[in-house]
Order: sequence, then structure tokens, then C-alpha cells
Amino acid sequence: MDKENRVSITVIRRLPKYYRYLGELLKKGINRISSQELSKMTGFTASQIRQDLNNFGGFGQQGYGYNVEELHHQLGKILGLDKTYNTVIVGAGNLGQAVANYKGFEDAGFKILSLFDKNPKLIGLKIRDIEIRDVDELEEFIKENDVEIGIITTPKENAQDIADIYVRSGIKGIWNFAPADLKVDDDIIIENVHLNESLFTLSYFLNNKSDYVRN
Amino acid sequence: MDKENRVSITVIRRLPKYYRYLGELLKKGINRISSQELSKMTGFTASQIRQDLNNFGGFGQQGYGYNVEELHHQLGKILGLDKTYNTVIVGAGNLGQAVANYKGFEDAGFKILSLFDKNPKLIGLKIRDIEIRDVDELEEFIKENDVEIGIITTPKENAQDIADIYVRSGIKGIWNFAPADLKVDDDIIIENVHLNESLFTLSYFLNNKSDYVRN
DNA sequence: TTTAAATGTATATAATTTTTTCAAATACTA
DNA sequence: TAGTATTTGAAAAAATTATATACATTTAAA
Repeated sequence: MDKENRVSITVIRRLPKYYRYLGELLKKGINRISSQELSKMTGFTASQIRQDLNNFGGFGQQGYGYNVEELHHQLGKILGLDKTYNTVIVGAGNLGQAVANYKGFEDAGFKILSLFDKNPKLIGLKIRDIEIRDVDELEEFIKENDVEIGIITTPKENAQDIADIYVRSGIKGIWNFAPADLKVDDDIIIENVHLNESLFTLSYFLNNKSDYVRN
Repeated sequence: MDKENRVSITVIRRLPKYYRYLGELLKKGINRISSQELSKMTGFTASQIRQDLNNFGGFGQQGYGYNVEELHHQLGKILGLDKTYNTVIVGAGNLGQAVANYKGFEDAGFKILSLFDKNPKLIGLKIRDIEIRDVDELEEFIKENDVEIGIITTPKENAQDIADIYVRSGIKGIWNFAPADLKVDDDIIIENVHLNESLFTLSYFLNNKSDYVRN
């Protein structure tokens, strides 16, 4: 797939939401859904939903709609959720522990093999049977355990150093919670969770509410 | 400001990043910056940066560029960071504690007055001098303490109930970490941090790397 | 004093994203 | 079974967003 045909990032970012709603429908035992109903649920327009899905194939049927289980399954495959990933977390503070404790990630195939920290008080402790190791052992651990995804929950001062170790160790993707833009090789995928930026955006809209509500 | 003149959301979401980089420059003691240099730092084009800033006024000077301190200050004002906000967190698990422990939010003017939970084992404990209270006291606490922002770090099953309490109590904005889309009145600002969606997006790009790298 | 650098602003162009439209297929009802 | 309503997929149109260009004006620096 060349640049012309690749699916735009805005579309990709909507897929997890579709996936989530379809999962909820599945749980409720609903096995058929139309783009119009999905529109009501998700807030996206029906035509946008149809177009988004058609980037990956025709999963629906005219006059019928979509089979919930099938579409959920296909979206899971598209998002790569049919595989499992070995991950590690560097930064075993509250945020690292919060991520480690969230069982939802493991259910989706993201296995957290270990936490790492440089604080001696934390090293050796366990979070849900996941051991906290010395960050000095990070590189070796990654290489020996086929770790694909590295999670960064350190203060921003250490984030780039950890990213460097990740890249050196052969990690393929970084999930970064530190408020910094990491510099890495082009072929490393970075996904940022910038809590600061999210909170500041909320603050902006609070102060400019009238411009955006009901317009 | 009507719909025609309001600033687009894509612009708004870039402001916190400008603000962050300017803060870093300020710390380094750099007091002058050009759009071209900002472009190199942020990855946005110089003309886009100039256009973004000009949505709010002409903060620069021909032949000179921008005064770092002044621009940082102005962006802070635009983002509403020149005020302080009273906030509360419902959900005192790891994630709630992580947010409560992050001093950066307080430095930016977001004061966390209290955490709330329904788990008796947590109620009464303190995180950095912030008390964990029974969620039954939430509504009264909000009304008595002029709380403007409500943070939700509960499991998704409870998120909507908490949102309802928030709205009923007069909260103006919700920062939601639960993987759910909350239904609230139109004039309530919601900012979501959907970690699941972020991780799944990372997963997608890992599996379709070749389409997006160097194209 | 002259030259280089830089913004602000308008305009043009390109790229991207969303909406509209409608033929074709299916489901449903009488 | 026939007729009607529903629904997708796909193409085209429209709208939005991003980028580039141009240049008068201002400042800095040589």
C-alpha cells in the first residue's frame, strides 16, 4: 500500500471507538446493526462510518446492515488485536502501576512482562505478580523476552533516555505518557498520551464555552 | 464569536504543545524565538505556527520574532492557565492516585481538593494531604467548595453515574478517563482520555508500519 | 546606513475530510 | 409473491484544513 492508498490517521483513530461499541452490542446479544444505528451510538454520521469501514472492505450487506460479531472480529483484526504483544513499563510510580493494574490491556492481548524503575525501594516489589526490576536490566530483558512495545511512565526528564534504550534494544513501538516529544528512528511507532495537553484543552473550552456550544 | 469566527479545534489542540515548548525555552533562558525555529522544534510548519497564533492576535514583531516570555504568557491566558480551578477526582485507585500525585497539574492551576471512592478501605486515607472521602459526600462537597472540574477515574460501569452527579452538582467540565462516552448536557465540557483507544491505535500502526513510515 | 531576517496578512493552492447522492441488494409486509 | 422500505458501497461534490507564496513593514545587526 503506497501513500495514495493508505488509510488516513483520522479514520484509524475512530476504529477503536467502533470496536468498543460493537463489543458492547455483542455483550448485549445484538447481532445486527446499521450504520444509522451506529451513528446514533457513536455520534459520527452514518455515511462517515460506512466510508471508514469501506477503507478496509465491504463488511456490510445492502438492505441488512452489519453483522455485529463479524464486524467486531474484523475490526479487531485490523487493529491487530488478534495477536498478543509483550510489553514492559519503565516508571513504576502511580501511573506505571495504574497501567500495570488495568486488566483490560491484558485482555486485549497486551501482556506486561515487567515493570522497571531506578528507585531501590520499588525494585523487587510486585504489582499483580508483575515484578519491578532495576532499570539497569532493561536492555537485556527486552532482548531476551521479545518485547515489542515499551511503555514510558517516567518523569519527562528521563523519557528520552528510556526511549533510546528501547530503540537500541529493538522495541517496535513506544507508548509514551511523559510530556515530551521523543526523538526516535522513523520506523519506531510512537503513541503519546499527553495528559497535560488534554487538561489544557479542557481548560480552553471551559473558558470559551460559548463559542463552541450549540453553534 | 460566532461559528464563522471561532478557532478550529485542530488549532486549539496544538496550543498546549506550543505552550510546552515555550515553557522549555523560558527555562533555558532563551527570550527570543522565530516561527522558523519553533517549526524545527515542534514539527509544524512556520507558516502554520504564524497562522495559528494570529488567530488570537499578533504576538510577534517583524524582524524580531516572538518574545518567549510574552508568548508563553499569552498562550497561558488563551488556555485559561492564568486562573486556578478547583477539581475533585472520583475513583481513588491507581489512576486516580496517579493524577492526584502529579504535581504538574497543581502548578498549572488545577487544585485537587479531594478524592472520592466507595471502597471503605480507601476512605479516610490521604494522598499528598488530599483526603479520600466517601462518594456519598460528593454532591455536597462540590456545591460547598466551588468545584468546577470533575475528574473520573472509576471503572466504566460507574462513569455515567458519576457524570450525572457532577452535572447535578453544577460542575462545568469533566476530565474522563473511563472508556465510555458520557452523556451530559450540551453546556458541560467533556475531555476524554481513552487509554484503550490510544493503545489500539499504536497496535494498528505496529501492524501497518510499512504504509506509514517514510512515505 | 545598508542589508538580512522576520512577522502579519492576504491570497492562492493543495490536501484532506466530510457530506451528498444514488444504484443495487436485501429484508420485510401484506 | 409482489411491492415497499431499508441499507450498503461507491463515486462525486462540498467543506474544511493545511501549506505555500508574496510582500509591505519592522527590527536587528553588520
